[in-house]
Amino acid sequence: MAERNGNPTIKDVAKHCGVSIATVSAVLNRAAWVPAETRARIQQAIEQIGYRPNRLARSLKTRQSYSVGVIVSDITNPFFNDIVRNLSHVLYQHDRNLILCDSDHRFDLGASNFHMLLEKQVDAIVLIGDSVSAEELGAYLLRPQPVPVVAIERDYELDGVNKLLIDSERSAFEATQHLVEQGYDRIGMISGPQRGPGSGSYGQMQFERGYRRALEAAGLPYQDVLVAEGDFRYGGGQQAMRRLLALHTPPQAIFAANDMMALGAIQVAHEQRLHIPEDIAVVGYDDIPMAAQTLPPLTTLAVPRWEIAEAAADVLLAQLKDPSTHPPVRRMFTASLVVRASSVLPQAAAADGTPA
Amino acid sequence: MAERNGNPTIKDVAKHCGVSIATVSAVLNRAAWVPAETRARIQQAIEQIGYRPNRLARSLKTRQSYSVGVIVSDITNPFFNDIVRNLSHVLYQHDRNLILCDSDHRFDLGASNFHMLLEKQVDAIVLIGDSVSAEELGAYLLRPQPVPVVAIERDYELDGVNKLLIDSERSAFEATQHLVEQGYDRIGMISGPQRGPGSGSYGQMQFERGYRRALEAAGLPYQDVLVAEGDFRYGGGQQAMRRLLALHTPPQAIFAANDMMALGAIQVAHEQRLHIPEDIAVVGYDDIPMAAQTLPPLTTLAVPRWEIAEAAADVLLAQLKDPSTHPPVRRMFTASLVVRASSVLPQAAAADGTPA
DNA sequence: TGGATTTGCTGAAACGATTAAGTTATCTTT
DNA sequence: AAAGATAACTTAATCGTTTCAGCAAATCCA
Repeated sequence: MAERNGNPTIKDVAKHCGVSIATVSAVLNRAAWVPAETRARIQQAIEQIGYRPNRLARSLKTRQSYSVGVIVSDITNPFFNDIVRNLSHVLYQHDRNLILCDSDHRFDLGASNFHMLLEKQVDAIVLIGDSVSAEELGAYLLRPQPVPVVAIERDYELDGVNKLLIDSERSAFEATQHLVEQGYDRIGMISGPQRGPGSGSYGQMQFERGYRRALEAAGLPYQDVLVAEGDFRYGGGQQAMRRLLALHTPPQAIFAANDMMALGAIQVAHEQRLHIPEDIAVVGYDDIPMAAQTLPPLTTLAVPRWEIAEAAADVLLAQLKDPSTHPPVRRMFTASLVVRASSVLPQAAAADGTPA
Repeated sequence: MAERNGNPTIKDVAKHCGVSIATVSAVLNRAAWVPAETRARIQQAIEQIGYRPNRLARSLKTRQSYSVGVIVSDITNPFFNDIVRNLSHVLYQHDRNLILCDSDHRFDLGASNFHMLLEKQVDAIVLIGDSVSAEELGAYLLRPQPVPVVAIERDYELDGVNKLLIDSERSAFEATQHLVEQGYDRIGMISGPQRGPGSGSYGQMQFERGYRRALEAAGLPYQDVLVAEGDFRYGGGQQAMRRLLALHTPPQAIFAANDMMALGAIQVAHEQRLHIPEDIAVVGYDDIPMAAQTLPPLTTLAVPRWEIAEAAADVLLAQLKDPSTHPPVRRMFTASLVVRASSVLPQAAAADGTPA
């Protein structure tokens, strides 16, 4: 009666109801022609037998795997794993799964993952961070019918790939401008890594450009020594801060390229008995949950992560449905400044806070 | 000549070489009987056409999908995403992929993901944290031939599921004992959530048990008021710490159930002008990267995350190969105490540090 | 009443691989 | 030289679905 070996199949259901497998399939796919009575009978048999369709077989036939490949250069990065999380939720709502690969910042691994995903017939690919080299991706896109690809936080110079970027230049500009407005005129920056893993990620040069532009706009000089290289981690932020504070005339304000480094910088400031923001102001970037609760609370830029994940899913699904009418997009998202105590002098805050 | 529609298939390769698809398949699967000359000819055709096998089709036939389903209650949790990362690397080494679902602490989502994964014919399932209810999992395991399941950080009372646990009782015992040895006798604890999401995760009761046992062993009384409930986040640690410090006679030392809360607690201590560890000592749990670099560096317990991920993969692969000879395991991992400055009084450290 | 249409269903060919069971041609062995 | 073994393939079934073309019976229309 039942299956001899593995799970029950559509055949078992069909036999059990005395219909053909085509009819069962019609019920599964909600074909209109099946009368309610038959439909109910088959549904019941499905329940009873505990039948679940084999999606592999379905995918083979329909040429849609209903899974999306995701390659992320480091899932441990809070920004990236939040994106992955959001992405997984959005995709879930569209009955799709996410096959996750962590490329560990290595292009060889990334390339290998990329092809593995294609062999698994993913419907689309999402690249987060610096996971796949431009050459590899470029070569793939030359193929007759590549799957939709969206890159997050990486500005490939390739047509045919969707890019979702955060306007880091603008972010850096706003952060710096905010510090200028607060009256600081010696403003330093803790950047991300300038070369090696992570440096290919979109933000780096943009950050510096925005920072420079804001200084220029304020008539302040750009000074090389005020830019210290970090590694996006807490420890890197500390080291960079130590270098900056050791300068002959250290900066009075710091813009860090992410919150983790900003927190490291704050810790070093505390260590050296400096008060924030009186002695030195700090602005971060990311708005991680901790940022609101540190001492002092951290001024930072909030990135619209949910929107980015949603946009990624939207673009992919649209292109899957009809590639011809949905050309690749390049969308820029803007982070919004969240002003907290780490960059606003108490008296200034009071002056701003009370209506004139 | 080439494909008319999608990707080239094994048929295209066969036609191109004037052999049957069986021969091409034999080359792909490294069958011994194919002579070197033929093999080379076919390999070359594969290169030239750019053929890549369709793993979906392969899986359908071989009944091995070469993917492992992972459901995690919150990928944003640093402990969990590190496990996922490690798992993805171990699986990669065995030519397997990871289909990731984030259940967002919701059992309904978890259940839905669970079945979706099964329909996708995953070879095995990894459950991380509190992602799938015991009922759901139990019901599945009654089926004729369930896939191997390993649960990380969740002690299901079910045979047939592999459990990888961290000996939280022992960890809490060691942490508390360590504080006792440092001379503190009023030791408080910041626990995880006692009910609701997260409370089903293995550690909770165990933590308290270990804490209690260590107090007993030292002849110290257990006091309800010294245990404050947190939520595993920085902010929760701060709140718990504020409650503890507001006590009539506050604790002199704190064990927090994770590092994030410990850092929150430290911040509150600083805010109240308390010195660590002179006024109050703090021990965390997790050994996140930041812990080594905070002010002061945080004493904590390091969890063998890589080992756990490796064990998960090992168990799964072994059971896939031969289920009969590999009964479900329940393995306990132990965290190791990493002593840093947040719990050791300077003079004590000096006394310990200099040889007698 | 008789042809056209609709309703409800079935048969069989895909999808792209693997694989057991055949089929030659060539090489040993006696 | 006949029988058997081996090497180098091919044929065709199969995995579990979807889907299209077909088909009988019922219903409709004039």
